[in-house]
Amino acid sequence: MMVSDNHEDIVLLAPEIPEILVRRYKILRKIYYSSPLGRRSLAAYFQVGERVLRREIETLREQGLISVSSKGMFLTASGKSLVASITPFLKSFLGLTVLEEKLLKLLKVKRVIVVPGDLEQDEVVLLEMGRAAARILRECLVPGMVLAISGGMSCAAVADMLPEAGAPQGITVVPARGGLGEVVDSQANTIAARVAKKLKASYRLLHLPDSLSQEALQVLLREKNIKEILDLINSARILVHGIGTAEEMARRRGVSAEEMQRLRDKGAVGEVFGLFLNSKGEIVDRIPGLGLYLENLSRKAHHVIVVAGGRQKADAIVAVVGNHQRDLLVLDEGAARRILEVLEGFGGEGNRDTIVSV
Amino acid sequence: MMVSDNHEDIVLLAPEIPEILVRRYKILRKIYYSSPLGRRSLAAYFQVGERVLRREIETLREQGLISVSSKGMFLTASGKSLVASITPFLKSFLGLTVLEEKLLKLLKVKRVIVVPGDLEQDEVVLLEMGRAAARILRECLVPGMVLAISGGMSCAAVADMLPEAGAPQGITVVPARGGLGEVVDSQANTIAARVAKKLKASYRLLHLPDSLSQEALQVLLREKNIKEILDLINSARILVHGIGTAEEMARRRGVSAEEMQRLRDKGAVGEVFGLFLNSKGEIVDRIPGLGLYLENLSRKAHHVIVVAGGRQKADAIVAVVGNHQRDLLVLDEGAARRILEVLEGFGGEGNRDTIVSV
DNA sequence: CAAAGCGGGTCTTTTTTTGTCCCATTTTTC
DNA sequence: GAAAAATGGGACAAAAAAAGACCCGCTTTG
Repeated sequence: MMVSDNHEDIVLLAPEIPEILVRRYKILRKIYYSSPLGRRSLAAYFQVGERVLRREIETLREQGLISVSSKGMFLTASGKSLVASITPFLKSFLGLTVLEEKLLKLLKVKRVIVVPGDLEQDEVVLLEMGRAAARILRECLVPGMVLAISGGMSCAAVADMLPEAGAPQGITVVPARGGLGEVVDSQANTIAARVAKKLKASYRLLHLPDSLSQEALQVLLREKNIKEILDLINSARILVHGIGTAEEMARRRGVSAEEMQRLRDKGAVGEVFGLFLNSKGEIVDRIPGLGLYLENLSRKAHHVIVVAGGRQKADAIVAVVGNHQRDLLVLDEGAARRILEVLEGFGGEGNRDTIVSV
Repeated sequence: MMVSDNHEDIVLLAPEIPEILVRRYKILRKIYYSSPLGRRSLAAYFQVGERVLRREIETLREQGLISVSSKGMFLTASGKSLVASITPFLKSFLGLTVLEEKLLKLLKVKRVIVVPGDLEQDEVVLLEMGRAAARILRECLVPGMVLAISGGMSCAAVADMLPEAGAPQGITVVPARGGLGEVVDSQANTIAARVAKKLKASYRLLHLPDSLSQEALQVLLREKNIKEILDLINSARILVHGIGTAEEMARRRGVSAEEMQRLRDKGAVGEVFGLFLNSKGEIVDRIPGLGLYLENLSRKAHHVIVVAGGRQKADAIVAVVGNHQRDLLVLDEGAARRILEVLEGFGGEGNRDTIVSV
């Protein structure tokens, strides 16, 4: 830690600078993803007064970073290029780069990317994470491979942000698991199809009714079509998946209160494509259904891209990932900082005031 | 110019940052050189209201950079280390590093150092320049060499800031010229003696009465003592000198109005150890006296360290230095920026508003 | 064509900043 | 050792900046 870092000096001399930079960066980023966007909408989004946001807008416009029209606000060319070029700097300035390195060592994974901001407070962070994950995904693609992707908002964002540029030939995209009852936009099937379209790849889907009995599943397994697609799923070389917390599952899908309590009793803290894990990463329960088997993941998968954000997900993330050299993590700042707290033993919620978060 | 520079992005996103940093840096630097220093004295120094300075002081104290006692304010250890470590960053941030490179090429000298700030507005800049020059001087020292140094405030600052640490053996310090009537602290003789003391070197002085006639000088030249020291001066391997403007000469020494007019008519813009130069660097007049001959400077001197600051000196500096690979320049930001304006043809005073100067 | 959303203007209120003192104390100076 | 000067800190009113809360005319959108 003898590396002399200018950033610390600057913050020491002018502690208000991180706040200023982060505030304006957030605004630019939001406009970037949501333009055209009005002044009032933006103020409501960040939950600040209309007038205070207006002042920021004025300076940003004076700097030529945004343009305003009757439709709303846009980023100028200069604004777009600034957002792009200042992001790596901000990451370093806010200590996210060292955070990435720490998590890399602590979790023993292949790669960690931390996106500035907290998903829980700023929704566009989801898109940023999706973009980052999409970039990594592209790097991992090899002709002829099978790519499995799970459901959830995070993976939907990956699909959204994936550019339509050309990709290696002969790729097949499949859902990691047959239909888990979600809204259609974040169902694994929908996402797999969208990803396939972006990559100009083929895809196979696995549509299943929700909440099937074990018997029904056994019957379905004997169907040739289903057997085929299941084999395909289990031969995936890349898996992209999000992470659910137990609470989230209960809320989003129709898990009853009693079932929820049973899960908690078993120690379930996180969920990945239908499997509930306890804090040690052991499977304690599963949603009935068909899809990826964990054993095959270990044997076949070369890359597992995990996308998750929000402070609340920290425990689940720790439970799910780690100790796998195949894992690539895309986190947001909120989750990443919280993970570090957890792993370093600071279980509490404190010590957050000194950190200026995006 | 395709080098992506974070600094420009930061300034684009938050144009108030340079002001903040520079303001606080100036305060810390002044306290560093003048502590203990009271709140009112400091406010008077920077010509700002007592209350506005107080607010800066409060934040600096909250940051643990300064401590206040009944004697006045001091830098804490943290404050001192900050000033030291943030200076190179600030130079880069304010564009002084690229300024140095530009001047290096334009003036074709060996080295250029630009110190943040303007001597005309902030006197401690003189000390900073002195320190920078002193550091360079130490690098140039070789055992047994003769070091000549001129008079003036700048060279006095060099002597002040020279650390007393050990130096090569057998060095002899001499004044570049025999007594030009100045206050004793900035006379070449005094400075030479002080430098010698700091370097633990020997020294020879050349005390002469002011305003001698040519005849008297000729007589003195035949004196063995004087001849000896003159030979010593003209064998100097290093010369440290400041630069005077014509106006300054007139003010500081007793040059009459008519004489001043005559100098101006001859095109004199700068003065170095008694020689008046026009804008082309040609000698147009000289103050009667004994000392260094310019021819010997070209033949013998390996290093000529020129120390000058303040926007007003720009023209004089351009006239005096340049095209000598032996020259090492120590400037302040005010002079340096002005020199660039002059050399690039922007003769006017404009375009200063966008630049935040220390 | 109407409703919603947009930027921009403008008013008052609130907060922050600044100017201007005074005071008790310490430090310096003579 | 006394007087003078300088120190930090407190206090308060004035000024300025920021923020809140509107309205208005316009464009866009459904």
